[in-house]
Amino acid sequence: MFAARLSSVKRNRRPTLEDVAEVAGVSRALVSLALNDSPRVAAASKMLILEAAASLDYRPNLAARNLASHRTGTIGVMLNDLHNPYYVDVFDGVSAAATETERSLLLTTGRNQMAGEREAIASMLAHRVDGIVLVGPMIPTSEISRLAESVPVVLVGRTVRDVHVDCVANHEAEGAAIAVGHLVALGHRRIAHIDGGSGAGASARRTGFERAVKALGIDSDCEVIPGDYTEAAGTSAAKRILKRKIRPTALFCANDLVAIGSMDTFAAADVRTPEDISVIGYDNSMLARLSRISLTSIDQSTQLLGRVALDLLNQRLDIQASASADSVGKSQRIELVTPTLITRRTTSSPAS
Amino acid sequence: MFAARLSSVKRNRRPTLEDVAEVAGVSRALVSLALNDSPRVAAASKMLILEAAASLDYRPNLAARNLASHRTGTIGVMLNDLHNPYYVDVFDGVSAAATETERSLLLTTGRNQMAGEREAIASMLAHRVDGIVLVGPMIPTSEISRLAESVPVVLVGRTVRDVHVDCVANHEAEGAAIAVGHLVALGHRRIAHIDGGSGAGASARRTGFERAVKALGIDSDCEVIPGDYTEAAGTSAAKRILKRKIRPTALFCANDLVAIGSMDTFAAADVRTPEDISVIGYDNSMLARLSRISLTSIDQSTQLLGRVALDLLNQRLDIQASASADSVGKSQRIELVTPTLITRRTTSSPAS
DNA sequence: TGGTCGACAGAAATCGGTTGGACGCACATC
DNA sequence: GATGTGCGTCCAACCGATTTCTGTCGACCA
Repeated sequence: MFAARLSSVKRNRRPTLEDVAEVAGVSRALVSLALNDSPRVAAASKMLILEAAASLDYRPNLAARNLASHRTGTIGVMLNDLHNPYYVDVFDGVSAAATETERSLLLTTGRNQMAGEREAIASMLAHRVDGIVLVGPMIPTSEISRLAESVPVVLVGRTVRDVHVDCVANHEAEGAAIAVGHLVALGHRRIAHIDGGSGAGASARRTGFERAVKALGIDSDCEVIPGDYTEAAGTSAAKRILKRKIRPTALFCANDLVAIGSMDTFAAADVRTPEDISVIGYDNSMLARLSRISLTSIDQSTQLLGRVALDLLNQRLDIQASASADSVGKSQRIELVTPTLITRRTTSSPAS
Repeated sequence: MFAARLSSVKRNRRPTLEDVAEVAGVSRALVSLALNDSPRVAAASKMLILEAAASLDYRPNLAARNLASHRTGTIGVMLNDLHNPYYVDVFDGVSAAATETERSLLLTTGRNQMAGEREAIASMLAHRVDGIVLVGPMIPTSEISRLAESVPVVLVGRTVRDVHVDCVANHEAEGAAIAVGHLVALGHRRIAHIDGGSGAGASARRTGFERAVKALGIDSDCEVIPGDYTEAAGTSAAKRILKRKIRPTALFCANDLVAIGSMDTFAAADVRTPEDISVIGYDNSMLARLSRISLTSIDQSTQLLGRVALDLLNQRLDIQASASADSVGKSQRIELVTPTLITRRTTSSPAS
């Protein structure tokens, strides 16, 4: 329908607002208003303009738009490490929530290094993102606080005491309590925990374990074995256990990898799971789901973390948009998501 | 050192080029030249300007820069699926190569859906990336070709016949041949292949297998069992094998997950690996590396794929930058990376 | 002394949008 | 027929850079 005017537009260049305006026979301003569907544009003209835009295959130039409007409508997400399914799951949650609220995302990764995280953050700032979600960052608290001065920040998987930084994390202690509760319900009393060392959330899991067994009055039969988040840690902890005369009847491991390491070692010594020892992991990773492994595990409902994170950020942004700058003294929000138990084949009642 | 002039600059606003110029006492144009280190700026002034910029904590506004300079210096990378370690590894390679050549990256994901891929691509185009790397895209060839008309494109993990699209992929057929060679060297003759169905690269692996066994003259003893890239496919293929009177002595699986599924099924039937049947996987995923599994597998040197992809794209961009548009008739480049064998504990000589 | 060159100033155009306010017009009102 | 009232549209300034062009100033050379 625009054939006549279409041909007059230079064909080699990407079409601009100007071109759309020319084809539609209106002014540039009106096109802009129409595309951002402002109520001030007559329905007929809007239709006309949209058709013209479509016929040119017009795509707004983000750079120009951002420059003029002083906002980008995108929020930055920094993942600690793409290789860890946990972080990717968080991103899935953020991503789903972002599509629903029509925000676009800028994904970066720190490649599990502080230097990488700084780069990633700098890049997001250069892109002038409206807000930032940090998923499991390694950089020190002070840097996070400083960052929060220039842009709204939400933290996932870690908590920080700072009025300007909202946090979302798992209730690790609760997860540990659930694991212990499950084992006790099956009839176990002698339970060991293989610790996750300095891994994210590990200390909370340990103290959760300690508190839970104490509350149940079985703390004298229970113990914590040092370790970290690796398969090897599970192996060496299992070896220690095998040397004992009186062994625990159940094992709560800091994560799934540790659980697998320990089970391998037990199997090599003809100690069967769950007949001789029940094992429970943490994370409900894809490893736990493999039928060959079929590991009972604590699920963190990780995607939910991402959703909640984006919600918190959206709220901050809305507040910022309405009140100009006076209500900055808003209080911090910390959301703890409760994990759930996934029962599989590595836990059962102890042999009597 | 700029204290006097610093105070005169409004403090609430992000500093602009203008501010830097004022503080340094030079013109805006000179600041721009200095920051892009043009040779026409005297060393002394450049130093002065850089200090002024630093004292203001000045960061160039990317939107403005991109708008004015008509390039972004960033290339877009679309990963099919963040949950698949294979794609993430490719990204690591791209990322490493990008830091070396000082390009910045825009990472997007198709979330393993065609609609998601289209969105991701649209977003990259809106950001006006200089080039695009598609890692394992699902969208049809025709769309890729159309995309390549407006921006340089490199394809990873898939090949396409199009002069404007360079491709880099694994030499799947070669990988299959290596696997077969390994098994034959161990003394196997009756080898079965569990097919990967419509999975990426699966058909190339199958034909590679068929060609290899034919070349070795053992094709009459070998067979292809249908399947796909899942654990369940391994399970059902193994069940089929167990029903036979004469069983293969070795199994080459389309990927690691399939291999694990089959091994589980064999174990349940007291058929041991590798004593009764050797199993070899493909991908050398983290699963294969688990000590409990310790699966012999074909490694794709995935990071290398990413590096090569960025190299190819860089070359295209350089050509485009030098010759204006005349050498567009350039030929297509397809790079096939040869995989390697990782020997672990699931393969051995057949029982005599 | 005149000419050349390097380093920079300063002005202005440009990129492709957004946005506040001016403007024109139709209709209702007195 | 003059006046008021909205609605729809347009004009023009502006965002923060890049880039080009003319012009000035001093140093250096012959």
